[in-house]
Amino acid sequence: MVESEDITIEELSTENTREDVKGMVRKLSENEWEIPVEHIPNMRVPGRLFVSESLLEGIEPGTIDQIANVSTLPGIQKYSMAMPDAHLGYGFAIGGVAAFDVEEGIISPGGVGFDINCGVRLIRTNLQKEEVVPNIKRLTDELFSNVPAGVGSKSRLRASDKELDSAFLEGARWAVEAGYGVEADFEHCEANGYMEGADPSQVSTKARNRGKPQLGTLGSGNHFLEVQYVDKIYDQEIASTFGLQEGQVTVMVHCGSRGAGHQICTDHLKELSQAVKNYKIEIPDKQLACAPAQSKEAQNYFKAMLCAANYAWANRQIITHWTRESFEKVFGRDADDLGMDLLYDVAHNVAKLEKHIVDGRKKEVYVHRKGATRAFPSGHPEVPAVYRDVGQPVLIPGSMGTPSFILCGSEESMNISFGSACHGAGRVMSRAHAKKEFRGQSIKENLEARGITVRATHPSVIAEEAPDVYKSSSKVVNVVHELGIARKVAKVLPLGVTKG
DNA sequence: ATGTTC
Repeated sequence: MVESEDITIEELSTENTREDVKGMVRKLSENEWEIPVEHIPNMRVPGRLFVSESLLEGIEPGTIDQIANVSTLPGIQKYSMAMPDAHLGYGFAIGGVAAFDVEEGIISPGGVGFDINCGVRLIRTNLQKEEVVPNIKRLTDELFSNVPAGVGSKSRLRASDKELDSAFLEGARWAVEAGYGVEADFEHCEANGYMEGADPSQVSTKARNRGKPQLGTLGSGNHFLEVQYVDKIYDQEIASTFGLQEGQVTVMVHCGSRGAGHQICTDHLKELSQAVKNYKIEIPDKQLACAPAQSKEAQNYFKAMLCAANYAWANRQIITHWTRESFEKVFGRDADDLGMDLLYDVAHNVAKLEKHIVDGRKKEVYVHRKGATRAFPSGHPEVPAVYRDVGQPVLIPGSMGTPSFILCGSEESMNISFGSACHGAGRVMSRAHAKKEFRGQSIKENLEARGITVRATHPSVIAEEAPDVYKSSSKVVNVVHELGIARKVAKVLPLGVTKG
């Protein structure tokens, strides 16, 4: 068992050996591994890891322990899961999915993560690669100057308290009404770009003060704004429904709720660390702080989490608007003429109340997805009408200089993963290690030699995000494709990327 | 991920 309090993630990951991990799991199929209930005391259900044998070798033993730890929480359904990109996180593994009964279960901030509603959106264009390549440096510069990036970066938008409340309550819908986009944008977001039930009175002044100047900023770390082109189509029919074809230029935005979400998570973790004692819930790791789903403490967290989720959707919407303006300036045509429609926007760090079939019966569960993307199949009422015949788009970002993937939610997701798929390529090297190993300037030169323009706030950002510090996104995506959770539709490659 | 250790 891992008691991860006071232990840094890097310390845990140094214990990694492949033999340790193989001894902890039992093979169920090519891509499914069980962590038996004997792994640690008090597991209520087994753990299940969706991973290929080759990716299993890169999973830290601590990640297996974290999956097992989650299975001890009250009301957990079926099994505690992790996707092929799983790695160590705060309490719950990143790549983790867990569903808890609406009455008997719990809600836990650790199951959502600090960057609440970190997510990805993809904007189509009708430009071809050949039209963009000659302009890529100017375009990337324009995007870098129009969309503030970096730790603590401040937005060009000076949000008032009233506007912040609107972002908390109405997410992307508010941003569109405020002039940052068109109606079709929020209609092409998961949950229409905002979830009901947010309550700004559950957001501290500190979280508000951090969030206000950052509404409309990219942030840092693995977040990015990237100009790409479609390199390969795997499924012609679904690609056509998604409006994608080979050679077409797309734009991907990967970011979240910035300091607001981080502070909301921090604030409510404090409350829930007390609550877990008051309700006498036994947890194997203090980072699994939680409360009964219907308790005041859990619901207060959930209402604040919804504010951060909506803020993140508003944030990505505002960035989309400035992205369109940047293209308009460089190409001298308006965004509508450039065909800059939003394909879709997905959340990969959020908890949601959903209906799922468990043991043959439909029931309501709080599905926690932390570094996992919803992947609802065709016919699901929550999939936008334009995609309902094929399934929802599942957007999987790569790391800097590596491919990203567009998939389509598929039937097996509802049978085996509570409607979830992976979210990207997990790190294999710490930021500190990466900074020692790589020099930003030479990574940048290598990328430019491959035709990829990079603009970052500092060379160290490029070193920390070097392509080699991440797992292969292709291998991760192949696992969910083979399992039938989400089907591969297209691969996109980077042309220009901005990073904080 | 994060005013990268309130």
